[in-house]
Amino acid sequence: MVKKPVIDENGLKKGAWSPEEDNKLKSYIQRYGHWNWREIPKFAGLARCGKSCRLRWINYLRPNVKHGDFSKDEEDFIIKLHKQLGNRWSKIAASLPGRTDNEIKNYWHTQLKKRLSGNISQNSSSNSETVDTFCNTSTDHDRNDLASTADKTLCLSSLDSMGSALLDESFWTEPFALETSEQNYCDLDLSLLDEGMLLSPVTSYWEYMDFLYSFLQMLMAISNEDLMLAFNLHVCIYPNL
DNA sequence: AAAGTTGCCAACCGCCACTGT
DNA sequence: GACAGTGGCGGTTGGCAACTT
Repeated sequence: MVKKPVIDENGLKKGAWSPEEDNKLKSYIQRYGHWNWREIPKFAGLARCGKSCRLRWINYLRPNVKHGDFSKDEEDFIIKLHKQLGNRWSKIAASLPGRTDNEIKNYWHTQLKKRLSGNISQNSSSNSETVDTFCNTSTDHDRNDLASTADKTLCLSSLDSMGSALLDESFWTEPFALETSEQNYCDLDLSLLDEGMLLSPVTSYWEYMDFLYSFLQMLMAISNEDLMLAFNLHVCIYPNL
């Protein structure tokens, strides 16, 4: 299933990741964020190249990464987006919270492609709406609708998966940690400010600098997808802003 | 039961775009 | 503008498991 672990000429390990390596990388990134992929393996105590670490984090270790079977809705969505975007797997993945480009790409090559080719040959003369006909008949207007549908799907899916994506109290006491949580963004209570749970309005320059530094590190620690997810949630909650 | 084939998917590779100097 | 460093993307590969002969 996975490539055998080997050591290359530079002394870097390649191939399958061990649970210990996973733990090291996950712990490090959750605490300090991924500030520089090339440097991370050194600081995390890993004999891996930065690229390998990045890939492992994005495709496997990152919080909220879904594994396992794709739902029918997800399948349909992938097919539609592929018709619209082609092999731009990262773009497709950005619209499917929890799915990685690699996983979608694999799923496409192993499942959807042959299923579609089967469908097309079976249904070439039928009047059922195949993806192929969708593609041939779709106009710019259709495509805009599709993009809009994609956004909505992302929004709703995002809401669905928010539960595990959110920040818990330890976020505020243990900088950069993005572990699982019970609390929803929507539930963030400003009264926490009064209770000192969140940083209150700045009382000193250095406090402000500390907060700013922590905040920037937090931003670096979460992926673009998570940012998009948070952004879309915001749009869902405050559509008129 | 053994050998050969196919399917699946994690991980790698090479290229390109972006950014900073 | 040229260059180097870095991150991201899409194509490809390697190897295990399941299936077939």
